[in-house]
Amino acid sequence: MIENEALYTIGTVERDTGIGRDTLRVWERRYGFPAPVRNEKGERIYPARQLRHLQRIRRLLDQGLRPGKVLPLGEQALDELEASLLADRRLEPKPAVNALLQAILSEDAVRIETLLKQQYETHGMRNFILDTVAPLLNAVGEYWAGGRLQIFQEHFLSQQLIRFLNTEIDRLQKRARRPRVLLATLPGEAHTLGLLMVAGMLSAHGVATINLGADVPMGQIARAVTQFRADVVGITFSGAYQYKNIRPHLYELRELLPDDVEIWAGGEGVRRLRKLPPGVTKFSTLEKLPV
Amino acid sequence: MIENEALYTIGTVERDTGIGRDTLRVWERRYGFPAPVRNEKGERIYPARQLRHLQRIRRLLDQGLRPGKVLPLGEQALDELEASLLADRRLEPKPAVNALLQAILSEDAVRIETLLKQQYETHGMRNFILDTVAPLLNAVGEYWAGGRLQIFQEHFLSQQLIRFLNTEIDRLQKRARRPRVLLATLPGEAHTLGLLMVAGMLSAHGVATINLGADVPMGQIARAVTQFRADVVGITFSGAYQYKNIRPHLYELRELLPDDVEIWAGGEGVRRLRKLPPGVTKFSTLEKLPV
DNA sequence: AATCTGTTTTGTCTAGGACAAAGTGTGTTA
DNA sequence: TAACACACTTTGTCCTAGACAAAACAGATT
Repeated sequence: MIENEALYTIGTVERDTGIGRDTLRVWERRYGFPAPVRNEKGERIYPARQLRHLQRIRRLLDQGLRPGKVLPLGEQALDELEASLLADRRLEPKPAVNALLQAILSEDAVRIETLLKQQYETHGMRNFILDTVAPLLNAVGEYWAGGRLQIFQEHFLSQQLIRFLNTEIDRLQKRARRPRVLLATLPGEAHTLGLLMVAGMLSAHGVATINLGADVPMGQIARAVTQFRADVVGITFSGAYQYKNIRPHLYELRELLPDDVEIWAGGEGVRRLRKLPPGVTKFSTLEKLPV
Repeated sequence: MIENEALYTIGTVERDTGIGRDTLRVWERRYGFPAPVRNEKGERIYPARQLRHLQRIRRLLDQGLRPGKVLPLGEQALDELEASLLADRRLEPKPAVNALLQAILSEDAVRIETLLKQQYETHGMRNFILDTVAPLLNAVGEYWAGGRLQIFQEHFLSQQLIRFLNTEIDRLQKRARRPRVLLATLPGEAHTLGLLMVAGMLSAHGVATINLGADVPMGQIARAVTQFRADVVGITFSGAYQYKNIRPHLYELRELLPDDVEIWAGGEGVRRLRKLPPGVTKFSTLEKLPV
């Protein structure tokens, strides 16, 4: 039987795992993993198996584990670790969320749409986001971490949600007023869903939002604030955001903005964060949105 | 007077310009630009001025110019070069596009919304995208390259368009049929707007689309194709996509997919591309979408 | 105008070392 | 018990200068 497994260069692995080249090399030196083979040119070539292993590791690091603990582990040990982590916070999600999960697993676009609409219409935007969307995304995250869900399924759900939320926000924004909140994520943070959820919550409260989307350089945020005369800047950090950068970035942004403009920082990424720059409010749970 | 200009590390510059670290260093060695200062630790520190210059250069490279020609140029020479390039294809955009440009420049969200709706309702989705959205995005790109538009204004427009298109696609998709087209961009390509435009066009023709959004690893695209039983995979490459990667990536994808699944490649990035892998169709202009 | 050739340009990858910032752990004080 | 200060460990990012294959170009030929 011919071993026809796909092979990847370090650049490809960086792209597909989100782990930097330098980091990949230094891990190899320190922990002995990854252990790529070499091509004729002497370059690292990663077999698909190691790429998948790295993706699992990435997931665990995003959950707060440290490289030193995780990298020396083999596949079996990783299985056990994942299992023990899952066991910790296993609580059955609500029926509505479960139904949606099933619809995602069977890639049933129509059913997802129907269920979302149903939840939205019976509970209103605020509770729809708090009780359905947020728990659903958590559940999806856990399923993904446990390898029970493919990345494309997550992407698919994201797009469905983006479409749905945008459609409804569009409607709500028509009668929105002050304060005016400018929403964005910083460079390196591509997750727009958190932003949309915040936009939805605020819209439900009649607050006007201006969404700049993902990956906005700080200087541009500062300019936008003065141009739009925004009262608040809302920034979200997903769990995937390099944790170590969050605090310094918030400081940097705080310095760039006028003192009378508030900063609200939210998302999974800021959950662990203790000390914040003065003038920065954190909302780790959506419920605590300081409207 | 204290020089209080913003300073950037090589990692930040990489993120904000899309030019790799190694490339930045090798340019410095070969062309003498960029010429960052060093901090106490000996690390490269790029002043804001050079970052802006790099962004302009990036923009020119995306238009097909070569590094060797562009990098030795100073700011003035770059001005002239940009002017001469603009002169070539300067044709006054249509009034509707101009009106939208003005609305963007004055950050008037309500007016943008009104104008979009108006164009959409009088011309239908197909012509709306071809005659309004696409030219508008081109014009915005040129304005940005000429420094007459801020990045945040571009972001702002993108979000408005995303919201608008999603809302309308939502409506059209309800009576969509086969063929079923799976839409995505590859890792490293964050621009979802091209994808949405294609989705809009296809929806107008009654074609069912499944949008996976940006940054989807190829293996996941392959899985999604079988799960969704898609007939076609549509991939878009923006001008920002590393040009040299497009062809090999298309080959890679072609190998991963079943032979009876077509690949449609589109977006600014594929415009320059001549030879394509067999079984890959290119649509450089949206009009030529092979429905 | 398309295809084939040789030449130049260009981006990515290599090595092992260095260091500051974030995270962890321990002891002390309110 | 909780908050704080300190020393210790872990970790990611950056450095150097050289190498090389693939892409892009220029020129000749069909």
